Amino acid sequence: EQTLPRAGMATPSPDVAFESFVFLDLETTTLNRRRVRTAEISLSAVHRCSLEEPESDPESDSEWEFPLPPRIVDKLTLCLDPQKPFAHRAMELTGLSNRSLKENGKPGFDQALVQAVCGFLMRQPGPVCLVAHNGYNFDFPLLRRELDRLGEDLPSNLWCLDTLPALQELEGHARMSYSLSNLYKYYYGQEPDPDRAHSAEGDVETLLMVFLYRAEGLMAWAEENAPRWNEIEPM
DNA sequence: TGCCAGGCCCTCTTTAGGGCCTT
Repeated sequence: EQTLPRAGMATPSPDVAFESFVFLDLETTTLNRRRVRTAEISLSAVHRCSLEEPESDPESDSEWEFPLPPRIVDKLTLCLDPQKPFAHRAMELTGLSNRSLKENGKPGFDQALVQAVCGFLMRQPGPVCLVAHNGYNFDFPLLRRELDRLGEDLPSNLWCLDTLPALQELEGHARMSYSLSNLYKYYYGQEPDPDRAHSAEGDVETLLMVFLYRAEGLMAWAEENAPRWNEIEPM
C-alpha cells in the first residue's frame, strides 16, 4: 500500500471539507533546482459546488457527458522578470524570455506580486486547497522559496493537493503516463489545446479539466491527505 | 570553462539503475 503524502512533508489528514480549490501553475526558467526562478504564475479559484456538479457539454457527441469548465471562476495570471537566465528549452516551451519580459517592463517576484496573490487567496471562501500537478515536488516548494526570499508567506487556512500522486492512487494503472497532457487525453480523448500548453493559464485550464473528471475522488483524497501549506519545505 | 534536479517508484531490487514528473 502506498503511503501518502510523502515522508518528511506531511502530517495527518486535515479532515477538512475544502470550500475552495485554487488551481496553480508556474512557468519557470529551468528544471535545475539550483537555478530555477518563476517567470509566470497563474491561479484559478473554483468553489467546491462548481466542482461537485459541473454542467455537461450538450455539444459533446460522446456517450459520456463531458463536463464544461465552471463559469464562475476567479483568475489571476502574472508574468514576471525571473532575473536569472532561461534555459533554452524553457524559452522554447513557454514562449517567455529574459529579453521579452524585460522589454515588457515586468518586475520580479516582489511585494506587489505577493500582495496580489494573497489578496486573491483571501477573497476565496476557506478553507482553501491549492492544487498543482507534481506540486509536492515542484510548484509548491518553489513558490515557498520565492516567498521565503522576501520574508513573505501566504495566508493561513491553506492546504495543498498534488494531483500526480492523488490520481496515481485513484486510477491505479501503474503503467500509464500521468503527465498532465496525457491525463487530459486519457479522460477527454484529445490533446489539450497546443496553442495554450505551457502558458501558465493554459496549463491551469488543463489541470482544472483533469480535476473535474475525477472531482469527487480528488476532493475526498485531498480531505484525507493534503498537507497544510506551512508543511511544505522550500525548494 | 564547465557546471548541468531530485524525490519517488518499479524492478531484471535492497552492495542499483532507470524512468517519471515538473520548465
